[in-house]
Amino acid sequence: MNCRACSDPGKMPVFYQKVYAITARIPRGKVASYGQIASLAGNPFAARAVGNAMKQAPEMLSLPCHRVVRQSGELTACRSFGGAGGQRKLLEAEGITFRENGYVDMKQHQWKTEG
DNA sequence: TCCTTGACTTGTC
DNA sequence: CGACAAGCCAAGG
Repeated sequence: MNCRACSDPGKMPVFYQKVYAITARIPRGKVASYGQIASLAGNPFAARAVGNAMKQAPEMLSLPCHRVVRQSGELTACRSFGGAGGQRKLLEAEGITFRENGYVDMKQHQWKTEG
């Protein structure tokens, strides 16, 4: 663990700062996919880079990374939220509903920037 | 500069 | 639905 941001977020790469800014823009009760964020960042195909940005996202920014899910609605590697299922509880607390398969209902909670 | 890594996405079997 | 492969991008060594 050597996140440069652990010392100063201003030292983070440009792309990362965008991802953080966008992720922070995710309204409560909504979820955004990596592709969504990547697109807002300027690269709709940089979903992987977005994931990396989230991974390095310093907790000091309190980024709602738990609102970031896959395009399919499946949660991320929530191993960072205090154990598998922790992310789901957080989202449920936000008012987000889940399908019986455990996926987020993107049709209802997918963050739409057009609105 | 090149290669590797990764919390992604889509298409095919 | 599950598993595999190909393609996209940025950061780090």
